[in-house]
Amino acid sequence: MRENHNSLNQILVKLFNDILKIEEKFLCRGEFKSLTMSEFHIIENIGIGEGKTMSETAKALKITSGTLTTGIDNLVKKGYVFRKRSTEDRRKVLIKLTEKGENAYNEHYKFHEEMVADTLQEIPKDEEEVLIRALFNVDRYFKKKYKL
Amino acid sequence: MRENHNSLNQILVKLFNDILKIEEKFLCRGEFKSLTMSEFHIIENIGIGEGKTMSETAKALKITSGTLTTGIDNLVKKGYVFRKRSTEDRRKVLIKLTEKGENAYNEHYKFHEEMVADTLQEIPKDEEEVLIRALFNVDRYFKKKYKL
DNA sequence: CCCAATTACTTTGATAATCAAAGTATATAC
DNA sequence: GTATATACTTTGATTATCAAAGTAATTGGG
Repeated sequence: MRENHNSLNQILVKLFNDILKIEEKFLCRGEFKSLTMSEFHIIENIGIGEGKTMSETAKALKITSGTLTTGIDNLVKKGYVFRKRSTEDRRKVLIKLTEKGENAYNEHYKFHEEMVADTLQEIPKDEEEVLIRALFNVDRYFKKKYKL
Repeated sequence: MRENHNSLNQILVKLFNDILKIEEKFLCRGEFKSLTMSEFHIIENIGIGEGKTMSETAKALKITSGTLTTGIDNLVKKGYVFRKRSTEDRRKVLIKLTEKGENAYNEHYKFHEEMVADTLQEIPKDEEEVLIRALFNVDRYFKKKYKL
């Protein structure tokens, strides 16, 4: 029992750092070298589709709207995002991916998908289901306990 | 199959962001409010015991030694760490936790332990083993594939 | 033994991410 | 119609980070 706790603790810490570094290393290069991880994060969060407001997006990313403003400023400069005032409520700003932005989104998505596909290949089929169920439990529990 | 990949993808992204924010929110307060997450990370990595060198620690944290130097500067100022030249090789600097540093280390450790304990409580015993094995596989695979 | 190359660390100069608080414009409510 | 609330941006500050240059100690030929 205690044994398991220690293992899980250690492996989680390791996996965490490793995944962060992998993403950074393999994503921010090639076509999208000019993008930082935070910017990829913002792009991932805006997603394909109808456009989100600033506050919605800031809340989802758990950053202040001031921080998001400068992030979006840069992404607009770099041509990945555009702003558009909402017509129904002119205080609101809708942000939306340009075509270039959608390409970056897809790249990010593909990277994750490959990482997951490669990884699942390594573990037996029956463990796969358990892993996914366990992770969902973990997340549900976190949300409840820490009121995210 | 494809279904599983998508689920795992989404849940991993969510878990990641959530855990990062939880740590930040719950750790950097109270007695250790003056510590940032990066500083907690450094402390975690130095650990209890005989003292690590700068380069060892920088490598483990996957940051440059310049970055670590400023990190340690701050931790020394705040009283969590002290430096000591190695006597056998006077180029080397050994860093070691002060008593205050060890308290912070234990706090961090306890936080992780509780998080894991709480979480494992939520999943059935037989899934627990599978989860841990799966995560070890994932990490092993990452190291191989991405040459960490 | 000495000097060239290597290693270990620090410093410097630059950039990015972040926050809190103040500022601006629009909407809502009484 | 004004006061309050909401949505966003700006400002000023701090922290984390890197690459490259600098300093000091060690090591390995000759």
